[in-house]
Amino acid sequence: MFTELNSFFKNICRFDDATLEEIDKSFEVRHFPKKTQLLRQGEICRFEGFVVKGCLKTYFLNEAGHEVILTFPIENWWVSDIASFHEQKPSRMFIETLEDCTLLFINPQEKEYLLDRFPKLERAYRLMVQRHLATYQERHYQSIAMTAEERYEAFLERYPSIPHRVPQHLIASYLGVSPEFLSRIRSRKVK
Amino acid sequence: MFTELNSFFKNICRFDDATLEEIDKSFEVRHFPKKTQLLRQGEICRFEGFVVKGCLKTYFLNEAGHEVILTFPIENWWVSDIASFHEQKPSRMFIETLEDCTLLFINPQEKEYLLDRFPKLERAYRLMVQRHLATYQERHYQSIAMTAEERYEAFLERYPSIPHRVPQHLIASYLGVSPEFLSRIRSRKVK
DNA sequence: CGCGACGTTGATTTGCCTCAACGATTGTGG
DNA sequence: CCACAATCGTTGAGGCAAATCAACGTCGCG
Repeated sequence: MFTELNSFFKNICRFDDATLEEIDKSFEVRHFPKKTQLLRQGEICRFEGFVVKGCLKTYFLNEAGHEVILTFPIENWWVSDIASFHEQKPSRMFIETLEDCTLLFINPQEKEYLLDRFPKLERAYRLMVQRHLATYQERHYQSIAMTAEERYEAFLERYPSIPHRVPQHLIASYLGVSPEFLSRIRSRKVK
Repeated sequence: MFTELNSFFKNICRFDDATLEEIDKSFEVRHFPKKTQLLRQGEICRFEGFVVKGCLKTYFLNEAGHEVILTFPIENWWVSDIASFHEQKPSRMFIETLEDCTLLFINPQEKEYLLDRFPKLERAYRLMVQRHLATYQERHYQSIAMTAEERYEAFLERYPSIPHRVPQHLIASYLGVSPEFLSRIRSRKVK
């Protein structure tokens, strides 16, 4: 029984326990050691993963070959390239574990089957996508309306646990600044 | 009969004509003159609008009181604050017409009713949200990985019709640069 | 006509990047 | 268990992209 995943669906759709158990059957528990690549640019994303334990990064490579971090999925978040997964087209994204991870994987066929069998699930997935959307909207606003220093403050407030788990230069990439500059921001703050 | 809206649903769900007509009944045709505010910061968004005709802007205000443009919804796009609409919580967003507009509005209760009656519609809406998500993801990447000039080129390519319809300083705001700087980019290009 | 909205141009400033050098810490093979 | 490499964070110097401030020309419109 996948307690955390059940909670996710239960909160949204009020399924009974028997249904939740049925849903569980479409997911597969997968363990990945740190630094495993789950998706590479050019591949088609064949999973949606629910993070039971661990921390990952999703990122693009820019022309200079540098990582541009999009998200740090952690416990109780979903990780996938949603567009690639649904349209079965090549992804531009990389997904990689930063820690040893336990994920619940579902593949496109199983998801199709689930949605067919439990149409109410569409709602849960729509909400999942909506949350991702709200996240990106907020970050877009921040990237235009706030300085790097303010974005860093906002990040600390919203994801207090991540700075302890993730190297600083990856956080710099997430914030859209150079590692050197994030270091300077932090040293200014100490005063 | 709302031809464009029907196409949107039909492409995704293959409804028959009788069903499409049923769906139409939940939408209301609304006309708005230019410069009408449909949503203000602090209000709860009570509509999802399908743009039949016209052009709008969605934006935030930053601390300095300047507009930060998020999108320019035009024909065959949806306009709403999705998060505010679904969770019935106050929005941080403004929505305003830039031209005289014809929209098809649906309110939360009607949408609830529709989804209850035609669960397959959940899929259409999920896809709508996914498209918005993909858009924001792309813009986020652009804002970090590309210069203002490259973003402007990408904008022209993707939305060739908008520059003719929208004042230049709003496009600057959309791109995240000052009006002066967009002017300089354009003058450099002429050479 | 006169006003406001809009776009352009110049001068100056600033936020952030790049390059480079240097400690500190962690990891790994011998 | 040590030696050495790799990874990571910090600091300094210099440079560039883009913001800000200010002035001015143009157009549409009441």
